[in-house]
Amino acid sequence: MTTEQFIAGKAVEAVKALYGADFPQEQMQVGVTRKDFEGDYTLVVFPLLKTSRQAPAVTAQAIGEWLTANCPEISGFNAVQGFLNLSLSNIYWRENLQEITGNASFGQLPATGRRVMVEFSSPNTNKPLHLGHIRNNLLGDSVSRLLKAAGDEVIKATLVNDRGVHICKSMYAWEKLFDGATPESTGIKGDHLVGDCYVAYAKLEKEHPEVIDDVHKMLVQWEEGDPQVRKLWEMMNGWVFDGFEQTYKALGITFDRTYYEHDTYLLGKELVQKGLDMGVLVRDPDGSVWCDLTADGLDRKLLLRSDGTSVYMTQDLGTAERRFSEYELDSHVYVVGNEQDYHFKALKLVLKKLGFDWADQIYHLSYGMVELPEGKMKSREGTVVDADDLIEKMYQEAKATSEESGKLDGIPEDEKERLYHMIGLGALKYFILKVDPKKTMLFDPKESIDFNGNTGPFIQYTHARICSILRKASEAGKKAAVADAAVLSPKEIRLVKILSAYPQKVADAAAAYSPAIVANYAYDLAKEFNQYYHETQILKEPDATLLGMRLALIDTLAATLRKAMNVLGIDLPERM
RNA sequence: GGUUCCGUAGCUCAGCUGGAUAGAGCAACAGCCUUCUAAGCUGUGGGUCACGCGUUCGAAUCGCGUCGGAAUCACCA
Repeated sequence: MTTEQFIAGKAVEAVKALYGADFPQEQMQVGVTRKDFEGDYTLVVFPLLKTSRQAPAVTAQAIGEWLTANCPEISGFNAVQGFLNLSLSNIYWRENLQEITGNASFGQLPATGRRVMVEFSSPNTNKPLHLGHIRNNLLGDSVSRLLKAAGDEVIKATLVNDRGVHICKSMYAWEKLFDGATPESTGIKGDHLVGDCYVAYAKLEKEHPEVIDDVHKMLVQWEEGDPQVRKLWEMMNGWVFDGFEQTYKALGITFDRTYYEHDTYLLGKELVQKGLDMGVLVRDPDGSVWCDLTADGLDRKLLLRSDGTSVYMTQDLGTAERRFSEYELDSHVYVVGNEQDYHFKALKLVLKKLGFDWADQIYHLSYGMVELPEGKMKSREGTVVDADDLIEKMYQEAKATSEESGKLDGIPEDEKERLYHMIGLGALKYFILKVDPKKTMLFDPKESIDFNGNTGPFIQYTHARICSILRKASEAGKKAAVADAAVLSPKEIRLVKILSAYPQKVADAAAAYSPAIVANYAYDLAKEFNQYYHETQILKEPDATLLGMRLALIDTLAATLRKAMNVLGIDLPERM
């Protein structure tokens, strides 16, 4: 139970006692008191006026008096117009801290029994990953972690688009122009080499538009299983997979299940037949099959081409059906850019028409594009921010900053390397994840990602600071413990207040599929600690009870920071 | 043109299930390192929450409209 709920419950009792009426607890408005006013939580009494039939100030005064008289946890109040500011007793906060400190699974919400598949990344195998993919990957990974923290069972899945005309283009260019070049022979990472082929093809096609016919021939040969074409396809896909694998590893991302489009692209045709039998789909005279969504405000949607081949939508229908039945999913989250909003709307509607009630359990986590100062990234204009380059740049930045500070002097080289990666990646991940997923965000390559202020390294640094104090305390034989006699300062109460809000933040973030809520929470917590740090000498405290309480407090703070940042997939160092 | 999303400080973003005087960071300026890590802390300046109307005791938040931006409406994926 959160403190807000606790107070709301007490307020219900107060209204009952004072006015003899049952006021629904859900409608009680309790919030954290603004910092210019005295108090911890504020009850807004305006909604109660119809019940009390008295002026706001009078009602607030009456409820405040009742609460302080009848609830030992509530130690004081002041009423400003319709706002009843309540102070909770020191004992309440101390007990709160004791509860959190002793609870290793704090922040892990109880199991919901829901099984959820989260599909993300889903790259094409004709070019290397770029910044847009990074946002997709980080969001998918983080939302998976978030849902787990909120009690769901999560299966992380990806669908690799490894077939189609795009990969044939790269294959064609490689055969014609690359003289047998391999990642080994050139030293170029596989996905980049294939990407180079794709670029070379684009140039070639511009000069000789007729080559597209050869590419289409290649695609047909692929579909027929031509051994030569298949061999080339497997080889080049292999290069790309190896390259992607490295990038995923550098990002710290894994999947529980990988689907390949060459396995799934034929799925869905039976469903279309079923739809025709049910009469919810129509076949045009030319043989193409459509679903009429005009009644739902969309258009007619193609499901089978006139030659009987399937389109993207067709296989999405098939894979969704297969996944829901295979894994007995309760829900399926697709992490896909908002440019496909229309597609997912249509997908859900078609599934619904086919009689699948679980269509309502599909959630399209529609995220905004990452834009550059000059607008969208365009591969043709060479403005694409390459994922590998960016990760490397962040690492270099972290290394330079660390070396300049000299704080890592004297620790082993491999440990330093580990920290540079941790910090560089932390900066990148936080930069992406702190923004509300659904919003378009901006990345300026000229200004490198900051390490100061509201950033990943700031939170990592705060954690390292706490660890440093705890190390020194441990060396001095000081023990962390919250004794019943411990009295908390106002700043410490603020920290406990923020700490205790963490489980609710996880719940809110999961409900909104927004890691940004957790990111901003972690920042608030870290910022609050830094202020506390500057005004309180923790280790110098002579009183053993106070010292023990403070050590327990900052230990819990560090643990909660780790939990919150773990949801974002960011590791926190013990020194930096 | 239809549909959807977005518009908050010079810049990047919080706040949006209606609550008090709209918050951070960056950038600028002024301070704080013989005291637990200065990747930090403190302070100053910076706002017509795009605009208008409406609902309400109360609107950045909800509704309608206008302006501006983006996406989408393929026998592409």
